[in-house]
Amino acid sequence: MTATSKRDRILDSAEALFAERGYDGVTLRQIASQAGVDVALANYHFGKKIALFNAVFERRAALLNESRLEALRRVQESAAPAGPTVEQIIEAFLRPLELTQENADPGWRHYLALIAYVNNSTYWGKRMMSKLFDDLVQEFIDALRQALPQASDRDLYWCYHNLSGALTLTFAQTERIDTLSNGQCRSSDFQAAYDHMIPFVAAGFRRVCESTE
Amino acid sequence: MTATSKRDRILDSAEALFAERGYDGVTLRQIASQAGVDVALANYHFGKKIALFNAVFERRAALLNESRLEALRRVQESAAPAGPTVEQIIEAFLRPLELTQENADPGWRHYLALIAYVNNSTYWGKRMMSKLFDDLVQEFIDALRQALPQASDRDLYWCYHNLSGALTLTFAQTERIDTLSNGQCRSSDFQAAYDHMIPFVAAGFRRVCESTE
DNA sequence: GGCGGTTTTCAACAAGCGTTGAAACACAGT
DNA sequence: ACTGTGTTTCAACGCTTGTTGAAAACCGCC
Repeated sequence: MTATSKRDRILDSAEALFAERGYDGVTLRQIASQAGVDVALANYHFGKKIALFNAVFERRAALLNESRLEALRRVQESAAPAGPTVEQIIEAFLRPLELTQENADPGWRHYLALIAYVNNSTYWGKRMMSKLFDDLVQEFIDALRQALPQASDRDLYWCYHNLSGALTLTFAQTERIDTLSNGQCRSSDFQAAYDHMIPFVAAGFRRVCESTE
Repeated sequence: MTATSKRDRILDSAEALFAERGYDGVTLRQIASQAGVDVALANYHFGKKIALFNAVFERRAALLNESRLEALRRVQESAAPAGPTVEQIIEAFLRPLELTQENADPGWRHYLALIAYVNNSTYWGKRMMSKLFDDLVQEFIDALRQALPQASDRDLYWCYHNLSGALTLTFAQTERIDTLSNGQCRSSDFQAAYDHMIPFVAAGFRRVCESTE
């Protein structure tokens, strides 16, 4: 069920707590306590608190990037020699994150909330997002540029900004949509979120980047 | 230039610092120091730290809600007896926030970043968003429901979720789009953000909520 | 069954935190 | 000039924080 090694248990607890309360909202003692270890053990394995934060953030990044890139390659091959459609590209950007469904390993859900926390913050975003995710994002924007040959770069990037915002709020799982919709939508339901986000975002890209006027 | 009363200077400093580093990332001593007052003064005016946070968050909420609601009423009247279009409703939701342009009072920019911080966090969002903003949001969703008579509530709320996400990331002003686009887009340029967001989001609503299949 | 290296805990440190009560100040009305 | 009231500072409190060095426990290996 939970990880056996104490080192991993520290990472798991830190992931969950940092995602919920942010870097400064969590103490090493809380993390250690939830992991069932002494507070000094975090220091032994990771050094300073900030290094633990980085370790948590980096742990799942490569795997996430790989599965997204693989999904992109797959639609690119299936559409060859033409390029994939906007819908296919957005789908490849989002669907790999569906592994993180409600029943599955909660670690991934905490991790996505942590990405939301970092991406939505100027302070943390500048320090941590680019290094790990820029290459992948540019790859997807390249694909979109090909699918929308009339688009200016400026339009393309602003559209990506809108996509990134919608996705970030989904990652955050704030349950705000649950309240607003009186329970008709649940922010834990990633599949429903993506089902609505893909046509929504694809239509937005087309409208902004295909108009000839 | 800056507020004269020490009480207001505390609010301004707290607003700027909370927006950048979050509630737990800021100490009362930092706030007092930036405001040029003694640390005990914050306690005299606002009580506990959390009460100061609430005071900052509530200070501009009413004004923001009023100007958004006024913009909605205006397009509703101009379109009577029919309802306004999706584009007009989204426009009324976003444009009032353009007061906060680059040259103007930086306080509003900090405040929007603070809204982004709160809205993107489960912990803070649950405590602070609904009370201040739910009535207004429901009013806009009602208007959208009228403009999109075929839409199910579920689709409508998921579309609003996407709008809210794009807007939240804009509020955050993370400068991530600046980096990705190599300076072609600037997250401080709210007008450009809204110019792209309005058609993008309107097209998304239409695609998801107008399709008859 | 003692040895060497890794892992884990223990105990304590200095620094910084939010908060508070009392003292000092500002300044109106009389 | 004095008083009363609302501001502001001063000085300190008890507590928690991240971090550390040394001791203890664990464990495969000879």
